[in-house]
Amino acid sequence: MATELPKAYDSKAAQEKWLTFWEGKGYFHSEPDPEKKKYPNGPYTIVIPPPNVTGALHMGHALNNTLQDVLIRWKRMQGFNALWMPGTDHAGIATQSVVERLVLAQEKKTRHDLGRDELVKRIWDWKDKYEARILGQLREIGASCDWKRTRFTLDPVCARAVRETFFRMFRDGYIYRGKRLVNWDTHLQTSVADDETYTEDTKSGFWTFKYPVDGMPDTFISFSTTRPETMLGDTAVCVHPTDERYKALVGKLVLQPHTGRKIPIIADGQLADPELGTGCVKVTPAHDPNDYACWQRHPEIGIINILNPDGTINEAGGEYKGLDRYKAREAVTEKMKELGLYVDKSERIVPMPFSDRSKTPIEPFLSDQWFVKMSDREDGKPGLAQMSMDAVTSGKVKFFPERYARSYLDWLGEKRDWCISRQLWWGHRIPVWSRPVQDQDGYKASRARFMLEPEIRTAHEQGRLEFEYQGERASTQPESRTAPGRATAVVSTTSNFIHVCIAGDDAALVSKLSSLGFTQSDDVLDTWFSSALWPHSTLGWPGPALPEERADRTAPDWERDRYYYPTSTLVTSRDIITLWVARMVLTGLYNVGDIPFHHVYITPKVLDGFGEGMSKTKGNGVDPLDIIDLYGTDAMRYGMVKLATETQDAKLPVSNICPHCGKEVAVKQEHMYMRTKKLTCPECKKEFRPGGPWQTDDPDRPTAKQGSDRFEEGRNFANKMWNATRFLLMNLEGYAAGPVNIAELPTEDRWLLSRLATTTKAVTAALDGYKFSDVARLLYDFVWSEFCDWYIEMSKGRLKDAAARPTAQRVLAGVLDGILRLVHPLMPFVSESLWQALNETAPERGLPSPAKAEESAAIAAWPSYPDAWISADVEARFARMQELVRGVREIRNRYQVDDKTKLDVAVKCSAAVAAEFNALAAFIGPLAGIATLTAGPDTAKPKQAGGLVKPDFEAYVSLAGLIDAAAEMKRLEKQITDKRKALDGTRSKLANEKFVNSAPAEVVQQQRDLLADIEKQIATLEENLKDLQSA
RNA sequence: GGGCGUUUAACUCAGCGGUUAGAGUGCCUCCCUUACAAGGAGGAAGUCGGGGGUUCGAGUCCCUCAACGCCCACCA
Repeated sequence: MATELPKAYDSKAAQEKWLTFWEGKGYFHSEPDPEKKKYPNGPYTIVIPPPNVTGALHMGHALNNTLQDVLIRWKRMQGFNALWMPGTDHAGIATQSVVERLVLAQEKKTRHDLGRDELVKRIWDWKDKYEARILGQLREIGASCDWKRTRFTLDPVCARAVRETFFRMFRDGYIYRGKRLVNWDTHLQTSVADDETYTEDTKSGFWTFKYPVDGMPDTFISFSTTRPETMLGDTAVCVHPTDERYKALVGKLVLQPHTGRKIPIIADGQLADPELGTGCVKVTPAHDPNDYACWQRHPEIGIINILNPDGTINEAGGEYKGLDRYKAREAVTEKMKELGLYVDKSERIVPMPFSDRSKTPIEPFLSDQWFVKMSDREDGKPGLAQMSMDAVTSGKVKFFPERYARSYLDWLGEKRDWCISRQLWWGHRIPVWSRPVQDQDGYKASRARFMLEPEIRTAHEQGRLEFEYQGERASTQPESRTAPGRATAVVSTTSNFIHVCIAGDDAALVSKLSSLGFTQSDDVLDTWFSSALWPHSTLGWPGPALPEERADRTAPDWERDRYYYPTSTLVTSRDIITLWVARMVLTGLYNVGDIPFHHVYITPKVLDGFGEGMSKTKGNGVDPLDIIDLYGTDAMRYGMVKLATETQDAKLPVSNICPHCGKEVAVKQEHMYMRTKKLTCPECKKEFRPGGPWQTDDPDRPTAKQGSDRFEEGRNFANKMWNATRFLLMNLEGYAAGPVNIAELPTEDRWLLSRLATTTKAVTAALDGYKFSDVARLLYDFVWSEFCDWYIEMSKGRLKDAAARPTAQRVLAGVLDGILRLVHPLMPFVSESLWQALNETAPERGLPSPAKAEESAAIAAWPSYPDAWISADVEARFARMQELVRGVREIRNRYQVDDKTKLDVAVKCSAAVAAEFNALAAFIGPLAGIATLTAGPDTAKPKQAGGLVKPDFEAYVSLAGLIDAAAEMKRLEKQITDKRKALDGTRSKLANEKFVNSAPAEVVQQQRDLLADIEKQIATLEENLKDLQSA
């Protein structure tokens, strides 16, 4: 006799047990198999979107990684060589600022106090801790990653790929030095990222001035500004092209009085708004993002930087040089007053950007940065952006859902150059060494001298070293196109450099460069530069394996691991389609010459219960580990799969589980957003802190876990399968594996197998189309409604019948076997538990012929059943039987009948049931289990069992008084009215010639059948009503 | 400002041109029946956001209005 399972599924016990088991067996490790010896289907590869090492897993990760695991487990079962590459991302800004904040809070030190090396060391410590935590959490959700291949975007393998890519792009002229407006913190003298700034509404002056038009005495053009000092850097004034007031002035020059420069009046529809202010704006490209963009459209106007890094005016400001920008503001305004060019001043509230860290106002500041050129090439061939677009428009890379291809194409279509340098310390340092051009005769002489160095020349000849000089190499920089004559000088303190890039790590070359006065850039690369390489860098590109790779890892080796490239599917969220997906395609095509993945599946977004996105700053996150703890990992995964629908983002309302008494306390919106730090349980009146992503514990009160009933379905489903298996194991005594002949099976078996085959097909198709929610629904319906509610119930009688028992056992075991396979990708723990239990008692099972089951569900073959099993006829007949049984049950329930005679009367009075009953009378016989289905609560008592199967219709009418005749008549009348409505609708449809002519034949036939059906139903209802009335 | 999406039962969501619109949860009634009370059986509950249109036929397609959400740009 089989070991008996406990009564309920214990998710916690299963989780650790099977994780250890799977890992011990090495199921998740993949080795290339180019000869297709072991895996004729070839590889199926997913690279994980590497989570940041900044913190813990959140609900988005849970969703994203569950779906990846579903795919990878499914493909593994389908016989693909499945590889899921795990890893983490160093996430430059995010990680550095987290650690900086920590250091500041704990030691009151800034990064400058620590110094670069020390700060970087602290961040590595942080990374080691949080990487371990995140990977541990991933493992806990059941992620079947090939952990031996775990990578980090800063590890040597990835660093090598970064260096190689940078070098190649530099060599090929795709990487260039250019200028960009950054958020400048004049206090800390550093640039800050957009998300390290905040805007505050600030009271500010709003001045209006006028410039005299050159050559037209008494003609002025007036404009308004909140920053008068930037007039020193004006290079144009701008009006709207359709503005009649200024049309005649466009193309004329005006005098910039402080500097004496003459600047043009230009027309630009994007910058000037004729409705606003005077309709005319001053243009200061170096100190305003909009003006900067305008300059890019009109490069001939020139660009002038007037600020020093400390916020004082530089030499471009002439007599104002050295003044603080706010002092300069007053002085500049004063001068305009003196000249009679001041019009007026008002007060205005303007949003002003501030630096998070110094709390001082941000200055847009022109600085030198490195860029990747995205535009088309001068030789007419597609550039990087175009190549990446072509990969999608040609269909080589497909998006699911399709509409997201549009975001991708729109964004790449702008072909905006990619700024890849960041003024940070945490990241891949830019592999460029620079030195100012020292010689009077400029770059050419400088280069000639440089090339006289033997090491340098040799390295260059061998293609290990490349250098560039501003302006000589191909550049899209507008300044190189500045129109002669008109031009204001380009003022930059850093223009005249020789920049040298070397391939790979070459200590000798570096030291040579150093001796020649070259220093390496302080900047690091944009995080996305290294994550862009993720699909090929993690596979060891450009190869071969690095010697320093630890022995206990599988050292990635491009020669060998190229096998996995292109990867199969990328699963990610829509907000990084541009930042990440587009750039992976780009670098994949550029480095490898092939797309990085065939499919991109974009996941829905998990919203809070109030429809807003979850974020750390809002404090409305939900911890997946809370969910796992309360409902189990299988339930969490099922819930995630269920909400992964095609179009919808999903709201996830949560409640706080009181840590004292377990009462569920509803969450109000204000409880999130970190406003409410304390709640009182309405049940036990004790205090607790609401759940959420709190950084630390509150010593005074425990933190609630967050629950959500959206996970109950999955938990209950796991338990249902657990108990179905438990039932089977209790009834397997005498089980003998053997083939079944479908043609000889009773109706319910044929129905079940038809449903199993249909479901299997549908599930496989849904997975193929990334319709995850459908997968969950199909399985739930089949397992719960069809297998448990109907088939198992009907099998109970047969299991007691010695003749029918062996077949029933085989079908039960065979179908359960299929169910466990189908469910495994979604709910690996419960399915593995049951698989193992079943293996003990029925190791040989399967339909139509048994075979020895695999040792683990994780490597069991994905099922597929013959189409011939699918029988519309059997399914239709069974469906009518179900209707009948439901009808009987309804009567039984409605009248609470436990007496056969009374019940039979009630049945007669329920028209639908009576009609079905007659129609099915001939069919009921062979359904061995029907008695169980229609019996009441006391089935166990033999005298009642089966009492309803063959009703004696003649006896009813006279007994009608036993039921509530008035209520029943009312009900019947309502039913008749409803049916007549339906009848009218159908009739008018069929009377309509256009319908009959233009609708598909089967639809018309459907309507005819329906009409006949309704007519019959009405007739029966009316007859019953009459019977009832006369009784 | 541009783009995308959503609006169907009390809640969370399916349904995307053709029977009398579904599920889970919640609610009501009955039942601790030897797989499962994390369960079984049944029931009540919806003018499918408003308004137009296309069609023989519209939650389903088109237009429009409204509300909500997301992404991007921007706020002299």
